Amino acid sequence: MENKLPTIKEIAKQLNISISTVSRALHDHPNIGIQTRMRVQELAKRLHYEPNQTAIFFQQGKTFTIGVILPELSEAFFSSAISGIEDAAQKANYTVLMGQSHDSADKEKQLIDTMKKHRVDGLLISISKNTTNYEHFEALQSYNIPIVYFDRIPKIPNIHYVACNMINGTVQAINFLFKKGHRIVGMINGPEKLPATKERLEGYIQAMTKSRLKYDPALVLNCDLTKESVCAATEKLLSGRRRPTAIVTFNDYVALDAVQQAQKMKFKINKDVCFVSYANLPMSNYTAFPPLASVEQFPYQQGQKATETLIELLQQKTGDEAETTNATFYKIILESQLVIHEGK
Amino acid sequence: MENKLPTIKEIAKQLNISISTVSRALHDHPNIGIQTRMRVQELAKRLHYEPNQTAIFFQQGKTFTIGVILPELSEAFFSSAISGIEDAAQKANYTVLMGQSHDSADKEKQLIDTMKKHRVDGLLISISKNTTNYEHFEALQSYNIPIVYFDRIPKIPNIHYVACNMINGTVQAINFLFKKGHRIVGMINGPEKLPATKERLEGYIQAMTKSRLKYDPALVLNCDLTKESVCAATEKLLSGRRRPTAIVTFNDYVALDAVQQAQKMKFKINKDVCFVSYANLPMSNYTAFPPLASVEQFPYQQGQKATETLIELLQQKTGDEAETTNATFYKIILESQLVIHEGK
DNA sequence: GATTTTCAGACAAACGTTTGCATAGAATTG
DNA sequence: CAATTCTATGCAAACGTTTGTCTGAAAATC
Repeated sequence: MENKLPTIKEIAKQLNISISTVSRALHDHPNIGIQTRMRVQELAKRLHYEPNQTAIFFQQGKTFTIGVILPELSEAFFSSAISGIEDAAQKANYTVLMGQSHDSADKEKQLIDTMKKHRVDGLLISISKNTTNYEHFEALQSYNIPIVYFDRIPKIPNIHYVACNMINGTVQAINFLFKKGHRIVGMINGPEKLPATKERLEGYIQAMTKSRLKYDPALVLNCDLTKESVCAATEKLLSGRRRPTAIVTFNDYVALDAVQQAQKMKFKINKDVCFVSYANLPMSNYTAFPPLASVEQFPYQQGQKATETLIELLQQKTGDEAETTNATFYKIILESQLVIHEGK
Repeated sequence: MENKLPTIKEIAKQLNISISTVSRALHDHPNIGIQTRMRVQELAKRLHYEPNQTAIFFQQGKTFTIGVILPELSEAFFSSAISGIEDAAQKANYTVLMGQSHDSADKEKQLIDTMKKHRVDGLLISISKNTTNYEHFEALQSYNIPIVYFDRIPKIPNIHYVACNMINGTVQAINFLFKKGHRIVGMINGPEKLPATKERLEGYIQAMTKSRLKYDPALVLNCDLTKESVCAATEKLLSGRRRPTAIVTFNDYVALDAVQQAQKMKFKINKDVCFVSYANLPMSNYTAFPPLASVEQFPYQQGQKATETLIELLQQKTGDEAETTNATFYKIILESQLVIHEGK
């Protein structure tokens, strides 16, 4: 009892007209007379006809699907971002094929393969923190599959990307601390190679020099975001010669671990030492000592913008076939913004 | 300069053999002589040939894609679940098309449509909390697209599902409280229609009767999981005639809000009143007053199991065409488990 | 050596849709 | 009324792959 789905062919046969007429009638092609058009559309409805998308994908050489590769959905940043992506994609009638790299370069490569196989029209990627080799990304270019990177951007020339400028936010954060009287401000930064890390550092330095304080490299430590390395960094900062009274951490998760470590060292949070961070997680409202302020990076908007950009690229592509000279690259920067929590 | 991707046809032409031979050679079909097979495979490699999956999907009437519809990725439960799904899918060479309903029944319906259009082979669904009408799900049955529900299961007969039995966990949770001396235990339960809510209630009643305590309905309140309703319920419980010294909450998020409300009412947490909940979120480690214990629901495993079940169904389908009498429905229940936090 | 079996490969249909081109008849024009 | 333009429709190719059936030749059988 294989309840075969009705096809355009079936409709044609029942109405004794040609396949092409049916196809055109369903697309409201002006060449088709109003009456046949109606007859077709009615029968289609009656049979619950639905076009076979796989056939269309195949025929058109497009899947109206965009692939998304990101490190880790359980991080609030990315789950927000994917919502922005989904929403923007849906608006343009695209579908999303998603995969998590779990910060493994291998998994990432594998995902790219899968996506390529599935013939996604384009890709949105936030690279894993362990990716050092960018060949597999570049290979895609030759397949003519456009990529828009977001948030975690690889260091390769001539790419499209959407990111959030952390410099300003960092300056804001540090100025905020200055205003509250802090003079020695430490920083627990991220993995050295991440651009995000460099930006935070740059913001830090800018803020320092603007305030005519000297930049003391001993006050800025890197960590690899694991709990151990965060604790180590915290310990080192708080037992150093110049003990900071405030610390800027790479993100809210880092802040949480740093706070715990500081407590373990018998420091009173918000008294002996304060924390400011990045991300602005909703859960911060519930933690024992949320950071006094947090730099918002607008993940939803980043996802949205990246998707819109990609779709624009896709539409461009179908437009000017020959004009491959179209070598402009989108570099979209959103501004971060400090959000102050301490009011409550 | 349209760098046309090479096709099987191209290979055939260059080697002066037929298309079918190439196809078979690439699949290591025994009918093809070893030498031609090699020649084909070598040329394929040299040209960087990759089969056009869209053509294959179309030709085979299968996409090797499974759709996943879930309420909200930003909930830790679901982001874990999707990881389990992804991993299990990948193992069987399936791809995942995901969409969030954001707990909207409309969005859910829309997603089902998209998935249907994309001809996913099967679906994994955790229904939105606002879904009351199950027609669109049932419609899929007639399209012969199998569905496996997980965690949030609709109340319709004859479905496949994977869920976690909350009854046992609830009993464990309440016994745990009894052992600690609590005699009046309240409960802030979820939305009335959710099966999950009913299970928790049943566990509550079972534990009560087993301990020869009377079940007092005034001690069990429902909420719709919004902050306001949680606070209202907490207030009512804590200012009721029989004031509980311990409260079991629907999940960790509810616990967080309830704790805040209790504090606002000047109760000392863990002294005047304790909390126990469900989910076992990692972030609980960082909150001011994490629940003393939490019932783990194994989201990753649920996702994994659901996916495996779906894939089994899919493989079955291709097997016994005629045997539609195969009316066995998978009802897979994982056991929940109480995890005690207070050690630390 | 004649017959059968095996082997290696070719042919062609099928999957469902879109779309450029052709065409028969109707309507319009002069 | 003949010539032209429109209108409504049909025909057939194309997209890339898989797969059932066919065939010619070589190998094995008796």
